[in-house]
Parts: sequence; structure tokens; C-alpha cells
Amino acid sequence: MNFWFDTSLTTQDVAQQLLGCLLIKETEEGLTSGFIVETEAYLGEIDKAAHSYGLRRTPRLVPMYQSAGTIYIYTMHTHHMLNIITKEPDNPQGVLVRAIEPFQGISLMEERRGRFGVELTNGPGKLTKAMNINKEDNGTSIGASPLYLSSKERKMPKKILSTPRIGIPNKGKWTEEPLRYIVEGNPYTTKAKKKAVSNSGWI
DNA sequence: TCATTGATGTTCT
DNA sequence: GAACATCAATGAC
Repeated sequence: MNFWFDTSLTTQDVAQQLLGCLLIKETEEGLTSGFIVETEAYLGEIDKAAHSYGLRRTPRLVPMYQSAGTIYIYTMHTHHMLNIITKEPDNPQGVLVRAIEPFQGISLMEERRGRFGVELTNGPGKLTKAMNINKEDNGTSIGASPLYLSSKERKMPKKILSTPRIGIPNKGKWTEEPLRYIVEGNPYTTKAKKKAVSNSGWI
């Protein structure tokens, strides 16, 4: 089930397909995993919010120009962000994973984060720290890495909500473009509602 | 060498 | 719930 390698799908399609997928990271300390509940699509050449806008090429962006399924770790300050490349080589598009719902290895995540509950993984920098995702994963393929997607286990979102992306002001129409996808009602998303936590958003 | 970057966690109310 | 200080890697110069 390597549908995320299907480059005939648009990046927006892949971003929605990834919701509910089980993301797994294996380390010496143990295994952690979680279901993806929030993603953002970045459309590369035409997308002013993407690093690869205008087909810019810098050393950091090398993984974005590789084939679908390549993992691109965007490091900023002390935080890492997890991206998955969606298109063929030299077409630098990708999906940013912004939040997951913890599944396995929760106590290990708590230890790494020093936080509990929804604070474990309800943000792009949080989930990478909880799962110990770092630059060693950068440029590797999601099919051959300690960081991978489960092909067996996944959930299906009851409803997918699309909203404008976060943290990209002054990018013209790209600021408003609804390229962020979340599992509606899931408490582990970036702007989780306090109410209706009883509904986790899965079928 | 330096300006830019943006999520996090704390603090304030 | 809102506002802000903080952190270090990147890339332009």
C-alpha cells in the first residue's frame, strides 16, 4: 500500500490520504507511533510559502528534489519539522506533518517531552521531539528508514477539514489557500477545541 | 558576518 | 485565551 508514492496524485490528495496513517519511529530506546491528524500541502515551484518556491536550490533543499517518499527534515532553532516528498524528482512538492495522535510508546514520548496528554504531539516541533525524529532521518526514504508509515494499521477520518496554513503571513493568495488538512474533532490538532473531546474524529 | 526565520513555552490577564 | 521572549540553522551578503 504505497499510495503516497503515486505521483499521479496531487500533493493535496496525498496530504488528505496521509490523515489517519500510522507513523512509526524505531529507536534504541523503543518504538513510538501515532496516527497523523494534521498535515499541510506545499506545492513547490508555484507556492510562495514553500522553501522550494521558484525551484530554488540550496543544500538544505536537496531532499525535496528527490523522489516521492523521501523524508525532508526542516530544522529551525531547536525544533524539527517532518515533511514527506510527494512527487517525482525535480518537482519539489511535499506534505508537512503537523500533528499526530499518540498510539505506541506513549510513556517514552512523555519522557522525551516532559509533557503529558495532548501536549505530547499537537504541534510539528512537538511530535518530532516526542518520536526522536532528527536530521539522521533527513533525505532517507520512508520505505527504508527507522521512520516509516505502517501499511497495515490505519484509521479513517470521519471528516476532513481544510483550513489556511499556519505561520505563513504575507504570501499573497498562498496565505489564504486552504492547504491545511485536519481530522475534524481530534483533540491532538494544533488548535484543539476544548469541548467535544469525546469525539476523536475517527470513524 | 548578519538578518531572517516560526514553533514553543511561559507569563500575564 | 492572548502576547511575547527565546532558541539556532540557514542562506544572502
